[in-house]
Amino acid sequence: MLRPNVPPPPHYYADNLTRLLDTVARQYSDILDTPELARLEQVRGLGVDALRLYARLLTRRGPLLRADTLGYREVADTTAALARLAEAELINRNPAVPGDRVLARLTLPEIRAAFPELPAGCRGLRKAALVAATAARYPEPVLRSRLAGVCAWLLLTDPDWLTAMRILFFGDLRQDFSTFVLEDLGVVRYEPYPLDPKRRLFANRTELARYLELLRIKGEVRRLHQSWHEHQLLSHVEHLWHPESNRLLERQRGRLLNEIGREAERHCAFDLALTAYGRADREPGRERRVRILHRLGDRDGVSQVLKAIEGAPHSAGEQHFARQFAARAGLAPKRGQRIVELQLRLAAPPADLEAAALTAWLRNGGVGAHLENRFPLGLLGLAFWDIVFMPVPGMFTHPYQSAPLDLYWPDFRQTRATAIARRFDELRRNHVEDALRVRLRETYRAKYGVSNALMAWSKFPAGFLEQVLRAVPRGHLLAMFDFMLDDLHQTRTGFPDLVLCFGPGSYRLVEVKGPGDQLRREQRLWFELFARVGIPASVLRVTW
DNA sequence: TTCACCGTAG
DNA sequence: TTCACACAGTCTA
DNA sequence: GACTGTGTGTCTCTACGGTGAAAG
Ligand SMILES: [Mn+2]
Ligand SMILES: [Mn+2]
Repeated sequence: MLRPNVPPPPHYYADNLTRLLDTVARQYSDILDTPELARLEQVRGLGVDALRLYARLLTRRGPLLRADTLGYREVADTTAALARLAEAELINRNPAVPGDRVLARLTLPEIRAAFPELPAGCRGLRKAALVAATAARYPEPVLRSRLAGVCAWLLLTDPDWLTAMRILFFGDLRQDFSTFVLEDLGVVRYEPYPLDPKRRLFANRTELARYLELLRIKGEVRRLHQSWHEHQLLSHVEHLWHPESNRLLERQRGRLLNEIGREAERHCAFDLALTAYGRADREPGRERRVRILHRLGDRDGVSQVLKAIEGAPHSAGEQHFARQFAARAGLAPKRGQRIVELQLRLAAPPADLEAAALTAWLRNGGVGAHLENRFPLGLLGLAFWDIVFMPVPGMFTHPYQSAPLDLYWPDFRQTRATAIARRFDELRRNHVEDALRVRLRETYRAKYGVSNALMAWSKFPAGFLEQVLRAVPRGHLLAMFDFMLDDLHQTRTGFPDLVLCFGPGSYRLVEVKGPGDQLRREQRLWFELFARVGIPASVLRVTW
């Protein structure tokens, strides 16, 4: 077991690296290309010291590193280890890196010492400006030799290789080696679900290559946010033209197209925006198309897209939009039901609006919390814990997931339809004791602290759960669960700010609004559910 | 001199 | 780096 | 009143030391 600030076993980080690479090799060796396999072999062939050092380097910010920051106790001979890594071409010493990037890694005193001839005018400059000025003033060879004089430098070669390994192991780039450490520390605990190594994220090289390609395009698009180049974005759209059969890829593709569409819209490149949104089979593509077409005065286009939405809405939100847009443009300017607002007047402008509203409301007793979506999501997570983690083929690909891959996919419920229906039956049962309360309490106790995308443990103390179980009727909770499971992507947003519990059967949900804040669409959808089911909920308008 | 922020470790 | 939310500014009915 | 663009908090945790940029 690992402890914070206590040195781990000498081979600890090396073992983590080996474990990740071995897993990837075992599962995916048939779809790795020759250079990837070669590098895998290079790493495996390293000696103890070099492997330990390399494992450390891969946890660093990189790819450019100062060689005078490599004092690791578990590496006996750092110089020799570096030589070995260079021999294996895993690092590059004296790399040809643009002078300013290297310069930026020096401290201000180091820059002044290495470039004493800099005019006094450079004295008060901010670091970024000083780096730029220095890089501009000296020719590249001079820069390089002086920088080499400060300390030795090294460059991790082929960072894309590690990217590929991480994607194959974790499925995305959100997690890295620190995942292992946090688990070994006990900071994060993961649900022990079964894994099937035959179920893979990528079936063949083409899919993996395509994922890496999408990642590259995403980087390019991000870069293009700085400066507007319509033809380059159009070229990216053309490379995203066709739907992907792999759902991971298809989601990425849709997101990218919507991002490009939004960027084009910002620059009033409406043709490009319409094209990008049009290729994205994903919200909010069609809504954006309607708004743009409306702005361009294309009534036929508008009604065509609206009809498509009505025919097969991606979500309740999209449907809501289509109805409302059609109504507003047409003859019946039917207003959405008005929601009555309560008023609260504060003596002074509050630092934390929701907190101020909470204390004001609880002045006469009761308990409450500012949880927003974490409230219904957390309860849902407790009630359906085992179903969320049930071994649906392909939805768990490594031991460090806090949810199945498809948690927010539209067919999450359908995939688990039988289990979910059975769970609802069970939770409604009331023979001996209230089944819902028993399950929530028991799951909370048994799973406390285990990582679950639906449950924010730190914001959800046990005492609060008890208050909730006393105050909120079972039918209300079940109605919310049912509502959410139909579309977790949509319903993970818009839940009211506050939950207030007053006593047995008595509670209220409150959305706090400052002076110039209106209910958003997702919030309206929740309030519509509350009205249908009879859940006590209010909008509280706060002024001061 | 103080303080916020970043990179790193575990 | 993602995501949901609030806020401020603009345009329209 | 609706819509858009932008800022903010939080982010899987916590602690620490160095650094840079502001205040004094
Ligand atoms: Mn809120
Ligand atoms: Mn609010």
